[in-house]
Amino acid sequence: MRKKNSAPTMKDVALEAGVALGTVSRVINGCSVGEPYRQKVESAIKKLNYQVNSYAQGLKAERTNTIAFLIPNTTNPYFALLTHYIAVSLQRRSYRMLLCCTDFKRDLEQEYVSMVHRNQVDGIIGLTYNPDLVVDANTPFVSIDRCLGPSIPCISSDNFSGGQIAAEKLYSLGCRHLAFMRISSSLTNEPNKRKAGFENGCMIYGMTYESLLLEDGDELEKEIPRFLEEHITDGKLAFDGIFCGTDTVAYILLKALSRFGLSAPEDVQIIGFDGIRYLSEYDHVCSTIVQPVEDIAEMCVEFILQESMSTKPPLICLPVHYEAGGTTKE
Amino acid sequence: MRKKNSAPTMKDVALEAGVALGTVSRVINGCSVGEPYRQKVESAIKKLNYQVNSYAQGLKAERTNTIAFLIPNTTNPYFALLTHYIAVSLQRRSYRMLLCCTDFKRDLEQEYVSMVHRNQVDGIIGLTYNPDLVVDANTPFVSIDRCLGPSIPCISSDNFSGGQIAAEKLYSLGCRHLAFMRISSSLTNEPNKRKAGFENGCMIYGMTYESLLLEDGDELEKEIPRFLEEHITDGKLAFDGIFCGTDTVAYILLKALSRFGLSAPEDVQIIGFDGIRYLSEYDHVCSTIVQPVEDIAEMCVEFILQESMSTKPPLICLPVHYEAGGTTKE
DNA sequence: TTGTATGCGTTATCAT
DNA sequence: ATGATAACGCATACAA
Repeated sequence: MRKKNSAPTMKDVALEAGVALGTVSRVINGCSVGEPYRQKVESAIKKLNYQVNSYAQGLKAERTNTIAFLIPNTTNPYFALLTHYIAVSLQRRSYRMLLCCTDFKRDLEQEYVSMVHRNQVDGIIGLTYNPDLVVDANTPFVSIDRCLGPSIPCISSDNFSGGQIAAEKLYSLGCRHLAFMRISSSLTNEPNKRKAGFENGCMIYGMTYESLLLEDGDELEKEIPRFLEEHITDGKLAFDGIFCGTDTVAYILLKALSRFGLSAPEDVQIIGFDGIRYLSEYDHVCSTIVQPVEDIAEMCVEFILQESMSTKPPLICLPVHYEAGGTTKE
Repeated sequence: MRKKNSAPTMKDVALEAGVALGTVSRVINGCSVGEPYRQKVESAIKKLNYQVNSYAQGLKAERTNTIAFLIPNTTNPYFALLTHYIAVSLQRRSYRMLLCCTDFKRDLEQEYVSMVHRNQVDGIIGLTYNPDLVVDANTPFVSIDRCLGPSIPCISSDNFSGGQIAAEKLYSLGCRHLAFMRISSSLTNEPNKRKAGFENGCMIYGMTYESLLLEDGDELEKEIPRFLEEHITDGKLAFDGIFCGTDTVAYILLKALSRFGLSAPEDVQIIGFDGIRYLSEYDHVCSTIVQPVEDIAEMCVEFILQESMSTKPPLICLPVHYEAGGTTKE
């Protein structure tokens, strides 16, 4: 008589089928087994509704088929998108995803990194903000948007090019004096290169620009209107094109503009960054530099599942592209 | 990219500390141990950087401290919000969350349900769409927004009240002839009650209304403008208030209205449902019936972690409230 | 090919 | 209080 609550084990199946334990194991793992045995085992499995216990399995195999994903939250649209594609990418390979929301907390980020040593996950994909994050050299870790060290691959968009493309595009659309606004991270991460790329583009085309650099804690809803006010003379903006560090900044900017009776692309052309959508594929926030989120996700998963990577590339930049979204004069 | 040299075990610690295996286990689990022993063990743990192997632990304990969360995707803002709060809620209790994106696929939903039998998770919280989903009676399962059976708790907002409140509110704001639009699910789920509540509210106040009931696959971006066109005479809408089944529908509606040169709340007042925000706490999509997402998440987690399931309430409706968001004349 | 026995890292139950 | 040892469920090397 089996214990009441616990699920049937291989032993139970073996007993039921009248075969040895090893035979059951072989059937489960698809090894060659005599046909009459196989049938007996399979019917016993069905009868008992047997399922392998992945903990016993993991104990032997030292692998969990689970990857931890570290992300501040899932409410930010870009993070949500990233989470989605990474989840899908892992699923396609029959891997599970442990979602770890860090809420930008440094200690939480660090704590999750140690999970891998507790054999709870096979590896970690992380978009982290802890500047002092310590990742052991033999901890399988793939970083998004931030370089953590030579032994840790970092996957990112080609942010520099993105910024430059934005400047070029605005120029080709007739803009001559621009503005740039973003939330600057004190951290040195890849997205910060958007600014450099933009500046480079402006330089090439001989354009000048105003900058609004916001801090992490600043309220965009207040700072952006203030900035606009400073640059409005007789109801007219001092610049004819704006590059926003992210689409969310562009979104807030658009709302702020409407309160001044201004709108894009009529009064000013706007290009954002990220390529997020609100609801459907067609629901653009603004004209924007689209990050290849799906490719980024795929690349992260590829690398984290790579068993032996003799040469780990430190930084991979994936190509971005411009996409019109109603805030430019196309 | 897997670990090469396997992690130290309790055995290694015992050897290093010169004590027995059981003693190490007792130190780890906080049982009473003689002080000199404890110190020897603790320094050995530190020296070897020992971490318990949760798989061996899980093998004995038959629990994983992990809950699976089934959700179609994380890109829909409401799903993203739900995911976020459930993740936080589980984290607070030191539980891990396995994120399972089902993409509305019935077989995927069903497959994940069996995970619990493979001892891979302790329980499941699911927002599912498979009408034939089979959930074993002794599978710890908490459903969101859809009743699956008497033994499975369903957590939801009070959707009926929400619909009624919307009608009442529009009436008190001066509306007399309304419209209702939603994506109707063929499934019988809780959100469908929003319509019944709305109708009830209209009846009480003697209001008439037009309905736009969309199918799952319909493109809102086309159907909504068509509906508006049918009800516009000389640039004026046939109704003065609209209740949308979700905020996302309201969002698309707002965009469609602007293309007709109409806007809310001037030309028509709009109330949505969900209470999603775009970026910050202040960034409303529309006036709306706010779902208590945080409470829903908390309640789900409470129930799934409830060991003794003697009293399982079949359906719990949590109170919603109205919140102005710029598309009503407050 | 099939059966048997051992070990994975922990916890729990024994003696000591 | 501490040490030895037997499970837990599975995979596998080895014996038959």
